[in-house]
Amino acid sequence: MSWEPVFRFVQRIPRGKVLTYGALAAALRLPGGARTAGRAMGATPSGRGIPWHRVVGAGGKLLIRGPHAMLQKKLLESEGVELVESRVKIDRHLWKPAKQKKNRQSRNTKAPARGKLN
DNA sequence: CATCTGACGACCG
DNA sequence: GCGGTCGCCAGAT
Repeated sequence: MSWEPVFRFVQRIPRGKVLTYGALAAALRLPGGARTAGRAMGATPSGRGIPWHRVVGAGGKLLIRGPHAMLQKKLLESEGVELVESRVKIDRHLWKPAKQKKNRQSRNTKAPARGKLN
């Protein structure tokens, strides 16, 4: 299984926002659902700048155990994400991804031209 | 090859 | 709100 699409997706998560495994799985249509998303994150290679810490469990619960748990918390806080114990205020930081099926960038046919914005 | 486990989630009590 | 159970898929033993 190549988690490439998953990694790409996670990299799209803006700073200060978070996503749940379920949402991730749903957005990418991962077979098996959230579990598969979790597996993908577990396979997250280091050195790719993948913000794996922005992926949390349903309800914003931090499911990561071990030494990385603290790390995730720290990283999230440093990004401005509000945390409550082992839980993030997902209601305030939930990121809504755009429906991206595979990887298709919409080409900008027209230029904005008008610089007379407000 | 058979089993177990796991960075999950929805449900139930 | 918390803990236990089941379903799901893939990798590890």
